[in-house]
Amino acid sequence: MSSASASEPDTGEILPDWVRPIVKESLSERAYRELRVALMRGQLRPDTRLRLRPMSVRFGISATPMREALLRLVAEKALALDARGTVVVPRLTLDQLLEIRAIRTDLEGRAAAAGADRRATEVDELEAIHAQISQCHASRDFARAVNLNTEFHLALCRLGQMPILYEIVELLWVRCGPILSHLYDNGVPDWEPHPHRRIIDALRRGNSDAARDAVREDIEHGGSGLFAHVRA
Amino acid sequence: MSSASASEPDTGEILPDWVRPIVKESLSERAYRELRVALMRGQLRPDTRLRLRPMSVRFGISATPMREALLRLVAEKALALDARGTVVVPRLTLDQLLEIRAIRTDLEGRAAAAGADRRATEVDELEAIHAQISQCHASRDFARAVNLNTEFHLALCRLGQMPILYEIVELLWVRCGPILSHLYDNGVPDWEPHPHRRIIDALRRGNSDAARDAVREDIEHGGSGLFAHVRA
DNA sequence: GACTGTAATTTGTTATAACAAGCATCAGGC
DNA sequence: GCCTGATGCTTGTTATAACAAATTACAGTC
Repeated sequence: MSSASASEPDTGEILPDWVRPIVKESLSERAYRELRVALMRGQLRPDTRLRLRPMSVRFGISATPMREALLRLVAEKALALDARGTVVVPRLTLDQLLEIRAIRTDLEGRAAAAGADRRATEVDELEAIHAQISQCHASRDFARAVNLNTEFHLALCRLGQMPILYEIVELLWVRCGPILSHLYDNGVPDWEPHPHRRIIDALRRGNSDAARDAVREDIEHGGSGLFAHVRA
Repeated sequence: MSSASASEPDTGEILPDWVRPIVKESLSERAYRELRVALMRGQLRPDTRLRLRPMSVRFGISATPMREALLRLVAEKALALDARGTVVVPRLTLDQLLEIRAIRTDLEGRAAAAGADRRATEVDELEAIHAQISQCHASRDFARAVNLNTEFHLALCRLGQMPILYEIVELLWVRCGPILSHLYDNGVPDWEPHPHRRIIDALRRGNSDAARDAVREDIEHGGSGLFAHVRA
């Protein structure tokens, strides 16, 4: 047909850059993605129930793709099912929060170590994010600081060039999303130097062990404000 | 009502053991579970396409729950979607296999360390599994040895009492399922003592560092037979 | 024979309806 | 007042059909 086929077209001619595969995003995909960022941004409170039909009218789609989007997030443990089968925003338990921190220590630590021999320009992105975080702390804009902190850790993980690890860590952050807004409830710990800085410096020196240790310290000593919002 | 309610019934009477919550397993859940164990047991070869309607007739259910089961496994990355949107058994790349091993080193290592102060009876289960593995090696029953090896590692992870970590590790094993049957293609490495034994001994001594190291060695030096069946 | 255009089949996607189970509301009786 | 029972509504689950896109099969043409 006239449309560009994926497998080698007729001519050996090189295609212009603007010829790229059409991305067809299904309705369920769109709902899924929207809900996911809402979760990560802390816009859905724990114990909120996401009933199927009300949700589908809110998204302007039918029940089938809506159910698909919700169940996908349930499969990722970003959402949960209550006894009735209704989708609900889960409330982390203390044990779960501690476990997530332990796993993050291992995985983010490994990603940082793996990213220690990266080009300087890639570390610049981290530097820029941390600069914005400091700025937010100064101006007391904690809501934005929370999201930037998340972005810092995820960008750090991307540096490790380990897609599977990244995906796991991202899921852990999504699971913490609903309580992340309380990250700085206990105030901002005024450690000197900030662990983020120690991470960045270690990366620039190419010292993978130091990077791993700095990540561990950042995870272990931060986030104390979250403990007030977990169960048991 | 007449049915046993979950929250404390009228009387303070202790309920007999045989009174247990009714488990209503949906059709999609059943299909999901069946496909999952088939995957973990290596009964689905990479690149196999699982088309929606043929699958649903094979399971004797309609398209909706079938699609739900398939997409749930896709969400867990145990299955994948090709360009057309057809569900397909993924073929691991070399990078993915290496990454999975690295992640398993961290997580299974942590689980082993956390399980080092467990009751002796729980370690006995590991001992029993490993005994069966040795037996299978002796009798050249490699197909069973593969499944037992998987069970050994998962049982070890359960010892750590970290549900989130366990679930992540289990997913990694499911992803390797389709090529796991080739675990011993290069023969059984006749190391002495077997890393499993070192793991068990370390657990019995309550030495978490030794347990972690033994796990690392088991993961790093085992599974060389898999590399022949990954891409790139 | 190789290529091309068309028809038929199969594919994933979405909407809709039927179903059963659960919950809430409210009237009625003690 | 409090409990009981019925009714109606809302919930998740499943089946089915309509749709569009893509692939396949096949015949016609050069």
